Amino acid sequence: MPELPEVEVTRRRIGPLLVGRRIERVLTTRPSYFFLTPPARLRAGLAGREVRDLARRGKYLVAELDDAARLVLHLGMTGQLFSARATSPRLISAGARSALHPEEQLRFEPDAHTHLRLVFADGGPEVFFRDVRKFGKVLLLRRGQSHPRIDRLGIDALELSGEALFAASRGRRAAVKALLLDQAVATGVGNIYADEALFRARIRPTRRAGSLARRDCDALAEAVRAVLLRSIETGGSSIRDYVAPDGADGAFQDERRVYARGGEACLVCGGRIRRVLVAQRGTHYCPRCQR
DNA sequence: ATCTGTCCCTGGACGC
DNA sequence: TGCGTCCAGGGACAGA
Repeated sequence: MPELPEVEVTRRRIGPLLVGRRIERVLTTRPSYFFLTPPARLRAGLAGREVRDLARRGKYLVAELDDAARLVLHLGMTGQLFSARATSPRLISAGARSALHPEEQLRFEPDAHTHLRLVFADGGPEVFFRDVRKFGKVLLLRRGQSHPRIDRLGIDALELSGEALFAASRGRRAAVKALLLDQAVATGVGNIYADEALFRARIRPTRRAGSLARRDCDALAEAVRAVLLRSIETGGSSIRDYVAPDGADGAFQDERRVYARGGEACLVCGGRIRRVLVAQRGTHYCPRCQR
């Protein structure tokens, strides 16, 4: 599931395929939950526009257009933003893949889950946004227009400080993991990196946020930044659906210490990793290392 | 203001 | 082999 590192890796690699190119036309699927801006308005608003810049805000990508409108994308759980030249079995659902000859199983063809298809005036490679579960979002903001989803976001998780975390945690009786997942506190951390950061900081995810000492917050903020940076370096986590825009897998899943390792041995103490629910999310920790 | 539970969606894993 | 059931979860929202 794309969190800050996956979105940042996507930004870096899809940037060259967007910035400086003029969109000629846009193909979409039917109106759905996925489109915060209705598809017809999206198609009309994007046709003829040139992309000037591609930025990231937490887990959102923000493409600046030549008319000062902004195209905002969120990859949700299963979103994939990629080049027409990308090849990866992750871009094809298993059912469809099984019907293909082996040599065709890497080649992507737009399917019912390909909600956005950008065709460029230069005739070069198209860009696709595919999202099987439609938890992703597409939003076109006119010049100067804002949106509560964006306005609500806290500071970027790469800039999270112990001081800020400590301040945000005061009076909070909910679990510290819920605090990390709260995008109004810091934006970009999701389920994988919350668990990984808490493990590295040796803090139990279920602990009440308000009980953290300042030094705990310093350690946790440091762990959040470190784990995100390390994941960006390795190309993100390809656990289920995530692929980079060129179809490449990330490698951070091989450096996970707790996420989706319930029942397995802790890499530090050998104890058994436990899986519980916190804030309705699967949560993984080592009962011995994280007190 | 904060917190919890529910909902959106669909493929894949698993059990019989 | 094939069907049914459950699970994954980002984030908005309603209600406590």
